[in-house]
Amino acid sequence: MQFEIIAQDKKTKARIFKFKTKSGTIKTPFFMPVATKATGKFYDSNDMKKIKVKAIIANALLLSLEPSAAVIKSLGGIHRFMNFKGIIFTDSGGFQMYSEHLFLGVNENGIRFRNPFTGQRILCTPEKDMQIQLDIGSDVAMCLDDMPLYPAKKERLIQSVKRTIAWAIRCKRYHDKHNNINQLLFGIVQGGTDNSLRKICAKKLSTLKFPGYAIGGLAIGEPENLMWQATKVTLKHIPEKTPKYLMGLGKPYQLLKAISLGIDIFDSRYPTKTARHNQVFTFSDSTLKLQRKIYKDDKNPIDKTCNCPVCQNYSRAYLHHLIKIKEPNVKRLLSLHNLYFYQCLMEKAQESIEENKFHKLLEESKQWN
RNA sequence: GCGGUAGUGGUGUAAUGGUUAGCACGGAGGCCUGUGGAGCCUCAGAAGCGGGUUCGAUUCCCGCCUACCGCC
Repeated sequence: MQFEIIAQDKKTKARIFKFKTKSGTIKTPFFMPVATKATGKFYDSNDMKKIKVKAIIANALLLSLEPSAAVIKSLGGIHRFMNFKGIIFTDSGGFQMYSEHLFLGVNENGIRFRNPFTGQRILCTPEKDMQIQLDIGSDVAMCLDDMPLYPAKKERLIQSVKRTIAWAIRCKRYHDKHNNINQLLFGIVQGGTDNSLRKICAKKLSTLKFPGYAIGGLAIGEPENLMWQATKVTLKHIPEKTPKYLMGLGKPYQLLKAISLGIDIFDSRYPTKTARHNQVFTFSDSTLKLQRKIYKDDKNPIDKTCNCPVCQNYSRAYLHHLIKIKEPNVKRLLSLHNLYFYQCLMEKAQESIEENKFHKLLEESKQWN
């Protein structure tokens, strides 16, 4: 069996999958740091090893622009290219409709982008996108989806769901035919915060029998209660015993809440983005903003319960100092700490599911908000 | 001692005889969600002291004080 549920929390829908890919097996729930262009921002594959990162997500569209899928393929695939031995997902490029810098337009054939390196216009079709992801050689590919901005009118949401379904069919057909590397393909459910559209999209994609499903188009500015509602509705209409990936989430307490609803996989730029703005997460003291004066002579590590390479070596005072002198390296250090925190958070989640105490962890996390 | 120049938030500065004296850094608080950033938002905080001119002075004038420069 490709994916096997090995533990199920009794009070919530939290569970643990054994998630098998061509690059190894990982236990859910897990969090993937974003490595869009085959690197972390301010940290590299070697750093990832030190902070327990077992899976990351890169971006097929952006890598196809620079250095190109052909180059990555000729160098032995993305794992060798960036020297990361864990599991690599590739995002399709649908989300780049959000990028005014790249996005030109969308129609039934695909999404039009401008290549910022050459100025050339390109059309990203479901078939091309699948071939890029196969060439890159990721472990899990994502379908090309049509993601509306928030807020979107109902007509736009309907159009997005129709296209996302049509493209998912095309992605699946192409991928089934050309996948000779044992890559997995996940479908992505759209529908904004509209319950009926979420339901339609989820049910239709379920008939395509993807090995896993993602929920897309959330955490993009909609009220949080609507986000949870859309998540629940979507989950209700996709097969329960498949891995679920909530794309883009999020904040620590949000991850746990999502797990309690039955989500297994996450990715987000949130921990690194906030790290670059000097905010760090802790289990012992809630979040800290290290640029604050109160840390000027604070001898403690960021989190005294943390075993990350940053907390093992540096005080808050030292990190505060690096921030004050605008030393770029501090962005790396804080990113490493926050990513380690997220990995620990997932470990805690797994342990508490195994011990049937997940609801307690979830309760605790409300204080972190 | 004489002459010159300058005194504006914590710091560096701007404009101005007439509502809330602008900006930057620093300070406090908030934001960041399938990565265009080292970003964005909000708030607090100032006219050296005394006198004069004026309806009204941070602005013009005088004295004092302080700082810097030059000269004996």
